Amino acid sequence: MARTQGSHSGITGPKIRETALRLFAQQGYAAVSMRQIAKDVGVQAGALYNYTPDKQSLLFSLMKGHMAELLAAWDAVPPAAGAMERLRTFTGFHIRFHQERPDAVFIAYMELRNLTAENFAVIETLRRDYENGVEGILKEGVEQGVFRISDTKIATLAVIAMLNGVNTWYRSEGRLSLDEVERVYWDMVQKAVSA
Amino acid sequence: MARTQGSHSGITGPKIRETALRLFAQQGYAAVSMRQIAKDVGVQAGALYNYTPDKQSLLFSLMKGHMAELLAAWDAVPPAAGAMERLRTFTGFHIRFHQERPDAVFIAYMELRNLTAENFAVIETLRRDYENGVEGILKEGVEQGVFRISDTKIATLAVIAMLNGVNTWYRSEGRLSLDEVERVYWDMVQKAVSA
DNA sequence: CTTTTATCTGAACGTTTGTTCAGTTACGGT
DNA sequence: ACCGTAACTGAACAAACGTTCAGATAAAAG
Repeated sequence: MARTQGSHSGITGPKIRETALRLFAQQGYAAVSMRQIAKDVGVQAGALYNYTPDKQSLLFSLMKGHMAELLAAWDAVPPAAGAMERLRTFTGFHIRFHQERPDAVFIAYMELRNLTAENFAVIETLRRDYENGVEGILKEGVEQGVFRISDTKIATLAVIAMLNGVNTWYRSEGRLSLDEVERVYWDMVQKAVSA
Repeated sequence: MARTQGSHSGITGPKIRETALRLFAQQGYAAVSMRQIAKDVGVQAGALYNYTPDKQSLLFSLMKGHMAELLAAWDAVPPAAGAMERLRTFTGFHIRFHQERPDAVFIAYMELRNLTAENFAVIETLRRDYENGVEGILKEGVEQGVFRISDTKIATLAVIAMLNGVNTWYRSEGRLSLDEVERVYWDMVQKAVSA
């Protein structure tokens, strides 16, 4: 056999990325074989190499894509007036964006050690960009006197870490709606940074 | 060759556990081979099986040991008077305990998916015990009127997630001392849960 | 000193790994 | 209807995987 019916790079390509994302998140990069990805896609292992030069590039591409999406999405959010409202907007944005992509988030935070040094540096820069955006809000709030924060860098990381925690337990069919989650977290974030 | 000079289970045993802990944390369970652990210990791969029935048991033993240590250490801390002071004590304890064992913490939170279902259940119960201890403090504070929390379960997870974040960036030779870190985080935790 | 036992080696096992590639077939354009 | 090429198969490769075990040697016990 050879080329299969209905085969099309516009279909197989995304399918490979989706499958790899899901499996990497579930089992971890190192624990997933190329053959397993291929099997889930419905193709032989060799076919994967029409879409990625190797396994490492596949991981890197997924992570980079996620970070780029994250930054672009946050860029697209119209900035509210005042640091307090900007932070509230960010809190909601972060919770919702991450809740929609649990697998990508998981990978972006857990598979950094499986990147080559070169690829790691790229992802790290993108993450730093995101963090800097948040720190900008906090700094602005401190200058305006609406926030009281002893160290904006740490506060940035603390806020993000707290919000990331949502992904470890939130399930859409669970006890709380996303609106409620957002409200509860905003209450805590707001108080944590306020004067 | 066979038994080597100076060989002793009291030395090799702990050495294997330390090495496995470090390598699992650095590269991930699936990415570390038994041969790599053995090489770092200075022994042949077969020798490892005098100390663990298999690789999975080694991981489980490390995780269970860590969780048991964590619970015992927190149990040993004398409970302060009042929910506010108890929470402050917890914040300091959690930051310091985890800072002293970055590798074990990393594994306990990242390698859960590599446990068999049976082993996973055990670790999950231990973690739940720890979380329940924190939630107890928060509930008490709410009853006493010193805390205002809309959902103590979520607040528990949020506080722990925030504190766990320290491990992702803290380095002992860094900008801030551990005392400063503790102070900064306590400020945020305290405000986040206060009325 | 002799015997027993704990500890480790070194080779071997069957599987699985990432990756390559010649060959084959379906699709897209003309 | 035909052709060029994009897409895929199936087999193959060397290397690495977890695990087992008979045999060898150092340590501990008598």
